[in-house]
Amino acid sequence: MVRGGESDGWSRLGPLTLKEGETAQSQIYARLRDALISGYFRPGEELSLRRASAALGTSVTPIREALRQLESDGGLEVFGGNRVLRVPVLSEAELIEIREIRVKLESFAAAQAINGIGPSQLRLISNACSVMQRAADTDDADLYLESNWRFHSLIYRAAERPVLMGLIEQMWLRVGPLIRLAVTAPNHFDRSMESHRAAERALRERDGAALEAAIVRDISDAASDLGKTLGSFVRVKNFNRT
Amino acid sequence: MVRGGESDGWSRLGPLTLKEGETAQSQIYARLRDALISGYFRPGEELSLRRASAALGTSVTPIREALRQLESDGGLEVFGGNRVLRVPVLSEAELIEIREIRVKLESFAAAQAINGIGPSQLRLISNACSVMQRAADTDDADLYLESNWRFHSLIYRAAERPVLMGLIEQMWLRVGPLIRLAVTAPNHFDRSMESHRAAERALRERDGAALEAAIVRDISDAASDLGKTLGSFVRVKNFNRT
DNA sequence: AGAGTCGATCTGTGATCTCGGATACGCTAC
DNA sequence: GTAGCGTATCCGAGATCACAGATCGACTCT
Repeated sequence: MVRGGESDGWSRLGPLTLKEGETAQSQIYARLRDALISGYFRPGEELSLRRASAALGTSVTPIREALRQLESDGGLEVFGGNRVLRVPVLSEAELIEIREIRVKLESFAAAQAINGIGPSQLRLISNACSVMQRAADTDDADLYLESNWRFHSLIYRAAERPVLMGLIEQMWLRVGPLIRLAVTAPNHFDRSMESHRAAERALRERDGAALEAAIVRDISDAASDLGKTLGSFVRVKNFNRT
Repeated sequence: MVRGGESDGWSRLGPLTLKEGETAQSQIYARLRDALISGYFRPGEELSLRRASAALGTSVTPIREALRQLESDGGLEVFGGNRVLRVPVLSEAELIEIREIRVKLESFAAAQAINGIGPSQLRLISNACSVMQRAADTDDADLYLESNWRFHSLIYRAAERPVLMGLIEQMWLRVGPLIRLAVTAPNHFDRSMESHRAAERALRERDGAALEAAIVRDISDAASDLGKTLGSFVRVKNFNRT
């Protein structure tokens, strides 16, 4: 059941086919994490255990654990007196803070990635960039957001810092639901793709300073575009129930 | 049942008296988190659900959720084919990485704390420092580790960056079980307390650069002392079952 | 005496059920 | 028409149970 006729985050997710050898909980967790990073769920959207269990075809037990993990990661928050879990609605102060942290963590990861990158990784990154360009040309927001995350994560993964990578993922988990709002800003795709191409070029030329600059610019531009669209979004919704 | 007659992490924890109005899960989570940060559990120590439920007097359900959250934070890891949860045994590469990240996050938090600190916070911090000094004088490792965390967290909390604070706590959660090993290094207390007093003085004089330097030195010294004692610890145990 | 095997006992996993509370909806009274 | 109340429904929290797999130990056979 979709509230108010709006699109439901679950609708973008296909039914979960459980692979054996992995726990249901870990698969649900991974699936929802990616979905949150890719902005499948709107800020303030509530995730009910029973609804989720119906959508995914499992009992509530593994879902509770997965959602609890996401809460621990900052990807969900307990909301009303009902203790329902919802996608966090970030304050402006939190947004600024996350931007600060992202700049620090991701520029560092990018600087390290310059050293550890090989031809095969570079090819994957170029592919992701091409897909993202195509998504931008066809205004395919879903594809754009997915390939955007793939593009960035491939770069950071090359830094070979698993703990750092985890922290960066946490920050994306928090801003993911908002990035979908940012891409509706005018000319967002164009400016963003400029930074991405600059990053790709810097990576190819092993220019650490240029890569860091491109990443920082991408983060700042996205934050700025987000600021433009966020005001109107918050004004429409009413989130201060708690 | 304690394996091999060694001290059990649960033994340092009193029985949990559940306060109503809060969920059992969140209280267990908070309790275990503090315990891990304070080094109550040894690296490699296994936390069984049923054992924990017996120790805390609840069913396994809230415990599973709490432990799963701690796993998500990096404070626990799934271990054997049995999927038992244990305190992580960090590799040397992970230790170096965490030290890098801690320097970045905590020096930044310290720099921000300089601005936001007031007289009442300063008094609390001085108190924590005194308690830590007394613990060092009496060789009380438990008290030392607890007040060490209180001292640092009070400083970082003054930065008023809740997200950053969460990331710092995660890093402490990972190194907590190891710090107890570091304090057994010769002269660790003396060197560490020197940094702490320097940090307190810098805070009082609002000297941001000195505070950052003191924090960085504290982290580096602890890492160095840890390196001295870690080798022998790993050699005794055998952790590579998986 | 040593190696292999069988069984008891541990482990986490997931489903189901009950409980208390919050929410939402419809009815009634004004 | 609207405000207020009561009930039906939905919510998460936690306990319990059944199950499958891993581990450990004792016992047996060679």
